[in-house]
Amino acid sequence: MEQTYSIKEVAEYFNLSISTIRYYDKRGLLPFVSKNDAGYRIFTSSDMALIKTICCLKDTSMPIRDIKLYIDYCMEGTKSIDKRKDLLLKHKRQVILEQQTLENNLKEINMKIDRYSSGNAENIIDTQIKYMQREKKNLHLADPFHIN
Amino acid sequence: MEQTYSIKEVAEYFNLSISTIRYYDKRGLLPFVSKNDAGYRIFTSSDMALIKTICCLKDTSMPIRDIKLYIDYCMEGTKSIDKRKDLLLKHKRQVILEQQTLENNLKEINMKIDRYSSGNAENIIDTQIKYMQREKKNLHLADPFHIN
DNA sequence: ATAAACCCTAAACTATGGTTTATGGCAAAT
DNA sequence: ATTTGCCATAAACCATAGTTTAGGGTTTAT
Repeated sequence: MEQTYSIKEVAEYFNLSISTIRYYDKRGLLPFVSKNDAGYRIFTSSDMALIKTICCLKDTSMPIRDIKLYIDYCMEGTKSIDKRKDLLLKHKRQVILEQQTLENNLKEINMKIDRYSSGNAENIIDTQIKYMQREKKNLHLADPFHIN
Repeated sequence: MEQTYSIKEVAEYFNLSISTIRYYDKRGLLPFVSKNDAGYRIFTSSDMALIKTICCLKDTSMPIRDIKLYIDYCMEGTKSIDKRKDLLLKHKRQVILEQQTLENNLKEINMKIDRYSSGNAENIIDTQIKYMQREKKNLHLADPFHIN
């Protein structure tokens, strides 16, 4: 009637390794997962939903101790709703900052790619190198280039 | 005439620690930085431009060994332009993937925040908990909630 | 009934990206 | 000339997030 999943199935579903799931359990991220009489972990579909949330937080770089905090709140029932919301709002701000970092740096990377793709890439690069060499020479510093 | 910077000034400018800069040097990321007679690192404005690039790659999660590869290409002059471009194009694809991951997971996080913010958050959460408890009970598994 | 596939824990090990400590030289202001 | 601040290296140490290994049960298909 109710579907269950083995650790291997969960690992494949979420593209995690079996040892990562055991590691998460050891770190307290899976207090909701039960075991059968043989000591095997039995995952329910509700467990899968919570693990999906764990992956979501992990994939946005939330540290494991904070994910554990969130999961612990979840196990407290409705009384922790405000705390869960605060935690996620704080995390959301981090994710947005990370998005902005990524976007700004991607612009830089694109500019470099464009420069390398342009017809006079060689001239641009050569001019940069000569500028650096002159600067170093004026300061009586070594020439760092491995050219010739 | 030509401006130079001490390690402390570079650290403050890029918001890195002094030991991180020394660590980067040890890992081969700063082959272009010269030293004065006393053995002190002397940073030129060209050096600053290259360090900015290092930070850009680092802040988009490029591993140090790949940053070193890129810098090594830069020290080879114009003959490595194609290799640099390939490396950056490959990295760009990674950054875009990371952006998509972030965006999708941020949507999930926002959905949760909305749920926690809604007027009937308590009912929603309570229903989820009851579903999970019934599921576990039907499978003769322990109730994981720390309620009452 | 036995081999193959699967599960368990505990503990050691790894990779990555640093930071800290110990020891000592150099530079600038008093 | 000496204290204070800055610089250097080498080596040890740390945190995070896992992975691997050793030793041992369980389950399933033949």
